Amino acid sequence: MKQDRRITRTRAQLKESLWNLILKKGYDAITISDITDHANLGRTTFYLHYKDKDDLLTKSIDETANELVQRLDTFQPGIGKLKPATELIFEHAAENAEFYRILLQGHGVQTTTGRVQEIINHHITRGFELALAQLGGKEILSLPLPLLIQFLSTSLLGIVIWWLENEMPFSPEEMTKQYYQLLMNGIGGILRPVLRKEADY
Amino acid sequence: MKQDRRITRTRAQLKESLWNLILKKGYDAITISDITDHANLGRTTFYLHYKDKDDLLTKSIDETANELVQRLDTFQPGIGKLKPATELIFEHAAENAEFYRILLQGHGVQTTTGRVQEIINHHITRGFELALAQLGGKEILSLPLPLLIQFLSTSLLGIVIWWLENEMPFSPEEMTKQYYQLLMNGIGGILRPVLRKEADY
DNA sequence: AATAATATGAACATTGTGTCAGATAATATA
DNA sequence: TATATTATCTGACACAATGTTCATATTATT
Repeated sequence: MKQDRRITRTRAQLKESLWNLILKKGYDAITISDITDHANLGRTTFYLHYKDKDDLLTKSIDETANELVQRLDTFQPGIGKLKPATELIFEHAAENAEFYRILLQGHGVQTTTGRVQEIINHHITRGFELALAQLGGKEILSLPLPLLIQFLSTSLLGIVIWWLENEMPFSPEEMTKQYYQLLMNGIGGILRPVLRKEADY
Repeated sequence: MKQDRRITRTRAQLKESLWNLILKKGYDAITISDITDHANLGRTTFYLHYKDKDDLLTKSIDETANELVQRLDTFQPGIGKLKPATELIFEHAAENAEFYRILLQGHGVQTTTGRVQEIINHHITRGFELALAQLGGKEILSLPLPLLIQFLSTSLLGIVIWWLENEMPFSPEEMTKQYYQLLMNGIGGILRPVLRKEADY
């Protein structure tokens, strides 16, 4: 007793319409009618499959997300696998670029992280550009400046979020010190003893 | 000719009510009536000041965000100021912890970044825990493991987003290499020549 | 105290939501 | 192929929230 074809077809159409419409109008502006119209289905049909718009979204996300999980699980876990796993994530992002673009940037007035990040980005960028100008150009950098800035600001913001979510277990000075340590010297110093022991590296 | 007191009072109350309600029900579930009821104001009054809910939110955000900008601007820009600026951000986050908590985590079904990040976090954590167990415990780490993981995953995700937003200028292998380089050795190697030149470091 | 600005409450049209019943169409299975 | 099952469609419904308007009341400002 297999699943009725109509079901799979309908759900695929709904999902597809959602993606399309997100690109066109943005998630928040989409109504159920928009989705069913675009999919050429009755509005009530939607409710036969999903509770509401969010339900459709999260289920669609999880489909793609599970793909990533499965691929990551093909590795035996281990620190030595950090690098291949990283590459796998970039590959998955490339294959599902549209999906990632839509979703990683968030929807709605999720401008918030964005706003704070912009501020930090802008500030750091200015500092770097001034310093580099004095040194005679950006050529001394081995990688694009924006990439470096992004690395700085997202990791900083990530640490700040962690810190807030965990009831701020350290003082701002201590946090700054730890972050700065990670940033300037990397995690090589921390990881090396671990890596030496791992056979499969 | 200064601003009527009622205006400032009303706006402050609306903003205050919004924060409170976000904590209680989450942004998406809030209605205009919720806000005005909580603030003891007529519903029509809301529209005298703001276009809609998003308008109130973004304006409220910008108020706090501008504070941060102003403080950052008290520094002369420069790479040497990276560390004090970082500390300033942590301090600002501590002072406005509620604001940051609410907003940095986003609202609504912004689960998306969260979902992908969870996956990555989980995978990395498992790898580390296995490796550390073999080495006889987490004591060899000079900082909390979750903090380290957060640094890894947010910077990775940040780089992925940058990459996607910039039309994927490099191959996944190249990206992995650059990211890995940053991660393992930090930016000290890149920055040191710059820092040596800076007088005020 | 007079005046100008702001807040209020009631009413209204509009849009979207979620549900339901009955009719129709597509599909699975024997 | 015939039949039972299951999905979809249509139209209607009650409900909740939005955003505007207008006449009236309240409150700052000078």
